[in-house]
Amino acid sequence: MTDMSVILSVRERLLTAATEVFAAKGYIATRVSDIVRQAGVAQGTFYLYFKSKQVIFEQLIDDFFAHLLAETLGTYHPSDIARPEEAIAQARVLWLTVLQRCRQERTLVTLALRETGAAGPEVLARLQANYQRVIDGEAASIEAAIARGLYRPVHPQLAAWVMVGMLERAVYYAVLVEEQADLDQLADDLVRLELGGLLVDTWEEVFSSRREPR
Amino acid sequence: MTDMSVILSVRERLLTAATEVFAAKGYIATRVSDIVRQAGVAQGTFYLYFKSKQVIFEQLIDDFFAHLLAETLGTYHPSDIARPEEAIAQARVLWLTVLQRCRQERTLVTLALRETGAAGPEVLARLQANYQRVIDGEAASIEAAIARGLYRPVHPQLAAWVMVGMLERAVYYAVLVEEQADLDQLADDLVRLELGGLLVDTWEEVFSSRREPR
Amino acid sequence: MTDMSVILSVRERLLTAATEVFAAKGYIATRVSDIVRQAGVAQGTFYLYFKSKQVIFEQLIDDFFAHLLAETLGTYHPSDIARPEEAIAQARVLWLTVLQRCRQERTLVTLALRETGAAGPEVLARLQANYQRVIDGEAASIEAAIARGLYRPVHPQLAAWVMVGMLERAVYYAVLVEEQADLDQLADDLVRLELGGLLVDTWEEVFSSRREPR
Amino acid sequence: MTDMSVILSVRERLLTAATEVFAAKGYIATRVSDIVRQAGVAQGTFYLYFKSKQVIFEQLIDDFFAHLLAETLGTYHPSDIARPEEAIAQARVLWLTVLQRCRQERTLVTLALRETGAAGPEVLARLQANYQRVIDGEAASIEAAIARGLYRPVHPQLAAWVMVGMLERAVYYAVLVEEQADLDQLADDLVRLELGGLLVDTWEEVFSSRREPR
DNA sequence: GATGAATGAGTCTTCATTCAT
DNA sequence: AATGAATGAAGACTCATTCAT
Repeated sequence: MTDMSVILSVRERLLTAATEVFAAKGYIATRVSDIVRQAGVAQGTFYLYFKSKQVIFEQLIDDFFAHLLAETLGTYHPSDIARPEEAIAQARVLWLTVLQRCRQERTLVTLALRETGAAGPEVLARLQANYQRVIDGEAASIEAAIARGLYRPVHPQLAAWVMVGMLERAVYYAVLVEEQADLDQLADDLVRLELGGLLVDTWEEVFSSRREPR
Repeated sequence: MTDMSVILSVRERLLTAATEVFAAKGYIATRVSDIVRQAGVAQGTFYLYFKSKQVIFEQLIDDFFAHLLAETLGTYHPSDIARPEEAIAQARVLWLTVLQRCRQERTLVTLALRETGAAGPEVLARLQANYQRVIDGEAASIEAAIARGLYRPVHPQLAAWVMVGMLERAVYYAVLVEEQADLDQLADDLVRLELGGLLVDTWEEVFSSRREPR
Repeated sequence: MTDMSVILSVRERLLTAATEVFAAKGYIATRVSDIVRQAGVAQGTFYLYFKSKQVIFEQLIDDFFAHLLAETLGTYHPSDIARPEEAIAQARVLWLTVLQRCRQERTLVTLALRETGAAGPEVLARLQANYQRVIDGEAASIEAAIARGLYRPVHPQLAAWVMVGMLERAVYYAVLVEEQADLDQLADDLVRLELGGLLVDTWEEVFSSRREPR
Repeated sequence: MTDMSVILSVRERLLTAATEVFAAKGYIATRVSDIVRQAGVAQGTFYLYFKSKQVIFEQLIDDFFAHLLAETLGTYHPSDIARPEEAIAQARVLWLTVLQRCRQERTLVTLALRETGAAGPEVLARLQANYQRVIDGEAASIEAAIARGLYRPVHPQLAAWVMVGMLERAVYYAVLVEEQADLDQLADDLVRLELGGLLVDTWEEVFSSRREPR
């Protein structure tokens, strides 16, 4: 098993370089010449692999979302869930997975959360499409859970949007604000807030029971 | 009631024009010449009132936040709240106020939510500072409510960040996605999600009792 | 006898202010707004007195030259001079007068020697015309002195140009390089160089006899 | 003798074009677009070779001075000179070399003598530094000659400045005023004025003996 | 595939000057 | 005479993209 990590293709070198430079300088301030210098290739080589600066940025964002979704929603089967305890356990896994993954991909998170607007309306629309897909799926899940009497009777689309908002800022907090915070504890609280809201209620003891099996 | 629209100062004309053009074309694609044409003044006049394109953008964002905060947090007295029913009523008022205000300022909301990243790192940092102030206040309120046994024992900073995320996406949904949705119903659901979470629990009847007095 | 110096006309205030700002910042970097701020008048007032920034600059240069010439060439009667000793005495007076005057008008000298090219071709041509007049007069004097056997048989025009070059750099040295140098001594040496050149010769004792009468 | 003009590098084409345009229109009126049009390259190409309009101007001036100094002072060994006759011969060579060179580089002379002030204070300071180096060297030579009893006891720094002034205006006259004047005769007269001054003296016959050997 | 020199469209900003008050 | 807000022409410079080698 040889060390393949050093035999990165030019394309991969460019993607890695672009991630670093975009995260460090921001989309607008990043010049293609910065990326190729970082990647150690010539200016023209960039255009053998990517049609434009915008395209490589979209690629990074798309890859990030694809990987993240594969790891999370791909493992999530909401229709299996019948009891609140199962929903809580499932949510805990999801939150933890997302937070861990995002901690690992710090620079990409920076791009996805901070620089998206900078890349122009097309990128924004593309991201919006990604979001919409997630939201539609989430809304369907919520709708089903409401039908089963598991979730409150809230507007599913609105709830899905709001959950995405929670997600964005939770990741922002965990990755960019408190980089050292314990993810287990954050996931615990996020489950509480997502499923139980702020007010103390009958679920608190169920939320709190999490750590006992450990 | 005289027509005050004709006695707008040049500065106000520029701010209005900038809001419109930024929202329509995006920050990057907006040229100063677009703004002055829209405002009906000469190119150089712009620079009598604003040092640069970035500065007028910052001004718009700052003003929007200042007005919004004055209308919401300025009327919000969390320490007065002792019983859950009061918290629910208070939250309903806040959500409704925010949603209504943002519906009125559709273009500014567009800027604040979509274009901020485009204006460069300085603007982002400025916005971040605004957010941080809101979040610190919110975190303090949450902490106090937890101490009074009203809120669950969650990490206050995290909860504050998550609430801001909910807010952002709720506004996005109400203003840019479903422009016609009934704000009363949205506010109802947002109160549920914020204070009661997704899972059905003992509060549902309290949330649902809202419309009866009407 | 009241203090009339404080009752300067607006025009004089503008000229004084312009001299100061031009000398401090250079012609190009000086904005009309700098001049009017320094003078304490409004922007538009400037154009009541001077057609343009270039015109006030030309005025300053013209005034300076006019004053300088009136004090020097106006007192100079080369045709009266028959003997070398007279020429030496006369030259000494001229040099001393010029140096003293220029020391007093330091800022104007700065403009005349350093900023002239900056004001564009028209100003340069104007200055050139001033110079040409001086040079023509000087050349005529030199020609006469040659005819009388007083001066060497050199090309009068060339000699006149060269004398102007000496003058420029002598003033530069006395005013801008060695601001504290003794003008009497400088004038002594300038007479030597002008009339006797660098090489030691029969005139040295005549030059050196200057200080004896003191 | 092949046509080397077609293998000029882009950089050389830009320098040549800049010289021509600066001399024709003046520094201020010259636009970068004029230079690139003259050079036959694109606008952006200019900035591959020169950081700004000012930088290419400085380069021209610096090159001109460097070449001129290499041809003149580089061949000048004042310490070898013991007798006045040698000084006269040496000075004649120097003057002639300078005048000839400047006649060849007419456009550059125009820049150096007329446009320097126009390029702003930085360029002026740069030129001043060049001058200072020349003047320091010249002053040292003069001082040595005075010590050897060859030159009059004048202030060496002042004499050096004055010689530079003579030089400037002599070149101006020879190149820009009387373009057809015979340089040999001008050099003769300049030697007279530099070393013997205006007054007739014991050296006249030595100066006049120059043409005999011809 | 790789290079990197060359391209040139695009736009912000300055500041001398005007003119209604 | 004095004001100063408004004007608008002018041009340096950047950088994504191309293409001959």
